[in-house]
Amino acid sequence: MQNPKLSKDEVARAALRILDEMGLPDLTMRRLAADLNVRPSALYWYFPNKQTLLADLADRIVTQGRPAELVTGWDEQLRLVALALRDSLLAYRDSAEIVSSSLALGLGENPAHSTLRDALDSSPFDAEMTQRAAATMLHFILGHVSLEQQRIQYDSLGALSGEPVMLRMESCAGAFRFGVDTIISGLKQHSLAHPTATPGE
Amino acid sequence: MQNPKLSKDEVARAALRILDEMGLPDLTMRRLAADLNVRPSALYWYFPNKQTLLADLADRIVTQGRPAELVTGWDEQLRLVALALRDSLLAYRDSAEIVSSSLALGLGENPAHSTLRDALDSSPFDAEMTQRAAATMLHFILGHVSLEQQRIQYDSLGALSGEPVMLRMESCAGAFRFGVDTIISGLKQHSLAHPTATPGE
DNA sequence: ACCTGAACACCGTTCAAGT
DNA sequence: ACCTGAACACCGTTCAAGT
Repeated sequence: MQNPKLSKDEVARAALRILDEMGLPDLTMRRLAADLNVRPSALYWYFPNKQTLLADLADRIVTQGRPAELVTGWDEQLRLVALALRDSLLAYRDSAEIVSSSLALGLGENPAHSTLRDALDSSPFDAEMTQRAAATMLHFILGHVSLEQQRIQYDSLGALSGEPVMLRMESCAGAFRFGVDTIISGLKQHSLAHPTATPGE
Repeated sequence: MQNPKLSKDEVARAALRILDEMGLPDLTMRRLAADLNVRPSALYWYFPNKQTLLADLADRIVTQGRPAELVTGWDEQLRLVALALRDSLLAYRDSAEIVSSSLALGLGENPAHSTLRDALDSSPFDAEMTQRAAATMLHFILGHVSLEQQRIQYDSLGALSGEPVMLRMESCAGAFRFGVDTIISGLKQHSLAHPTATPGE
C-alpha cells in the first residue's frame, strides 16, 4: 500500500540512509530490503548484484555535495577540489572504502578522478601527466579519508583514543591539507622541470 | 597424525598461502581450517577473531621481503623505501586492502608507517612533519597498490582490458614512481620554506 | 513488469564437551 | 592445553511461481 512501486532511485537512497546511520557492515541486501518493506530478491530487479549497487552509491557520494568554487590557477583549483572531495566523502560513513572498491570497475572514468582532472585543465601538463597527477591526488585522498573514517568508527566503538575527538578532527584536517599541499608543490616543480607549454613557435 | 599440534605461526602461513593462491575473498576461517585439517573453531584458540589474524598477516607482508638498500640523503632513502614497500605488497594478492584495514587498530605504530618514518631520520623535519610526511606517502602507496591489485584481479577474471597486460604493468610502475617523486619533490619545497635545522644559534 | 517464496551454498563466532 | 561437535545468527544470489 505504501510502496506500490519501487524505483532504482528509492533503493539507492534507502541504501545511503543505512550507510549514513549504521555504516557499511550493516548495509546488507536483506536489511535494505527490510527497510523498503520488500523481500531481498526484489532488489535484484533493480541492481544485478550488490557490487553494482555500491558503485551507484559511490557515484552519488562524490557527485553530491556542493561543487568546489571556481578560481583561476590550476594549483588553487586543485586544492579546492581536493578539499571538497574530502568533504563529500566525510558526509557518509565508510564512503572512501566504497569509492575505492568501485574504482576498479569504471576503469578511469569515475567522477572523482574526472573532477580532479578537470581542475588541471589550465595546467601546463600534457594528458598523461594530468592523468597521473589526478591519480596521485586521488590515491592520497582515498587513503587518507579511508583511515580517517576507520578511526572515527573505532572511536565511536567506545574505545578511548589517546587524544580528545575534537583535537583529532583538527589534526586530521591539518594532515590532509599538508598532504594536498605537498603534492601540489611537487607538481609545480614538475611543471618547472618540463615546461611543455608551447615554447614560442 | 600429521598435525599433532598446530601453532600460531602455522595458521598464519597457511593463511598467507590461501591469500597468495586464491585472494582475500577465499580466505575464510572455514577454508583455512580445512587446509589445516582442523575444525573452524580450533582457529579461535590461536586468534581471537579474523580481524586479529588479518592484522598479523599485514605485519608479515610488510616485514617480509628484502629491506630497502641503505643510502645517504633522506630523499633517496624515502624513495627506495617506498619502492620496496610496493614490492612487498605486490607479493601477495589483496595485500594493500589488508594492510589498510589493519592500520586503524595499531594506531600509528604499524611497521609500514615506521619504515617510512625511519627513512626520514636524516631529514630536517620535526617530529610532527615527519609523521605527516610518512602518512602522506603511506596513503599514496596503499591507494595506488590497492587500485593496482584490484585491476590485476579484474584482468585475471577474463575481462579483456584495453591495453596489454605487460604494458599496463609498466604504466603502473611509472605512475607509481611519478607519485613518489612528486611527493618527495613537494617535501623538499617544504624543507626549504621552513628551515627548522638549527639556524646557527 | 514487478515481486514473493523457498531454497542453495555459504559466512564468523561461541561454547559445552571431549581428550 | 588443545581441539571437536553442534549450534546460532547471519550472508548474497537464483529462480520458479505468482499477480
